[in-house]
Amino acid sequence: MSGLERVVMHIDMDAFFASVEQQTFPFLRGKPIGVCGDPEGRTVIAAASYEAKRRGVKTAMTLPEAKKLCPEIILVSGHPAKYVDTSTRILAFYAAFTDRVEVFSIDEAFLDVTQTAHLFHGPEEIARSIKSYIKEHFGLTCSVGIAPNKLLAKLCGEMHKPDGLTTVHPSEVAALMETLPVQELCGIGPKTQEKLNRLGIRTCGELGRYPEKQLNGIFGIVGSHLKHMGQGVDENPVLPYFHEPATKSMGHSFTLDKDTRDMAEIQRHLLQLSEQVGRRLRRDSFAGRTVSLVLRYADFSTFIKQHSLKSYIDDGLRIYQVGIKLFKELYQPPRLVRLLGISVSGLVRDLKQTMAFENARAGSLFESLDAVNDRYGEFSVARARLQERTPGPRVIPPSWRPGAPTPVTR
DNA sequence: TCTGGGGTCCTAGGACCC
DNA sequence: TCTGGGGTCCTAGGACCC
Repeated sequence: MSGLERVVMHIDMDAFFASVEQQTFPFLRGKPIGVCGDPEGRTVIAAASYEAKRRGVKTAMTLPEAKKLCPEIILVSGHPAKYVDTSTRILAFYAAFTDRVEVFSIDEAFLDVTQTAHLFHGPEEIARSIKSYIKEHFGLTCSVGIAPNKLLAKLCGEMHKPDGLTTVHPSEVAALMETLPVQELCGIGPKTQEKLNRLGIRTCGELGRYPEKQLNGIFGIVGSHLKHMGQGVDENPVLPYFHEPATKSMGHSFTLDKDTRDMAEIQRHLLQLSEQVGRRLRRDSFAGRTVSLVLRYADFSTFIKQHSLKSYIDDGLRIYQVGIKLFKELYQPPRLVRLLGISVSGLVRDLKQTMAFENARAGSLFESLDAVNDRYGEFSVARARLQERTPGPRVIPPSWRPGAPTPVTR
């Protein structure tokens, strides 16, 4: 390779939500815990402590499954604001080492230290400083991977968890990839793994040697990308937040506590979801013109129907009107509904003054309502039909970015 | 007590316009 | 009367990530 090798670091907090809870509540330390939404509701494990992981409990596992594997697991309802606060303070520390910090999720970040590592006695020293800072100030551990690109940094960071520090030098890449199973790479999920396996490709070495034309014939333009991944090649730059691509959609969905075909209940949920989406759009000065409705039946079959408008909207009621119309077109009575979702895409920003914006005059009313809700809590002021609501905290969205307001609760 | 919630990207077919 | 092709938008569905 050229002399322009990059040095990329991936930092991943260990069992983040669970570790934060254990730090906040000392009686949880050393015990198997699972952070979830409402422990009484139909949720899944959002994060498991290492004590629970050792018993086989994994992220996205259902609560009954987790309890079966680990009957003494302590289920903790998440505290999103606390995770946001902790994450924000940790991220701020990274800026001491480079301005190239990419926030990958609330508990993961990439740092490009190519230009700055020499100022701090090398990348490993940076990693050790970060680890001891996080340990000292938050009582938390993280695992760090250092490699020539993001793909490999993320990969090697996973190799020694928790509290790991792993470096892969450019000269070691080929040997590492040779025997590495393809599904270990970020971006190769179960479906792609199965397709590759059917082609006789099990390791990255095999993937990297496979004829590109044949991969492209099966995977389209993703084929070339896959071949590169197999070779450990990844040219994607570390993108600081101010270079991040703009938000493309915003939405919320909700699994009902009990499957239903009651139209009044369905309308109520759709209105609440629409209001939440509208409020979030306005909070970030977005408006959108495509509304999507998600409908999941009791048998888990899921359908999406969308409709594009001529003008941009950010008003919950307008979103609801389109959403309920889509629902009625899509719904097959008397099937039982399990989940409802509403999202708005085709987003533009700061459209308030333009003619294309449908709701210019209602703007000041929303500003007043939003201000009240910001101050006194979500839905302090809301439409009368939303007085009957399902309470309970929600777990943080992985799409969270620093600077974003406190996550939505319901 | 079977299977959360919030996103992005890609594909593919049809409509429509030039 | 018939023959195209390219580009863009819209919609539905699927794969993947944390």
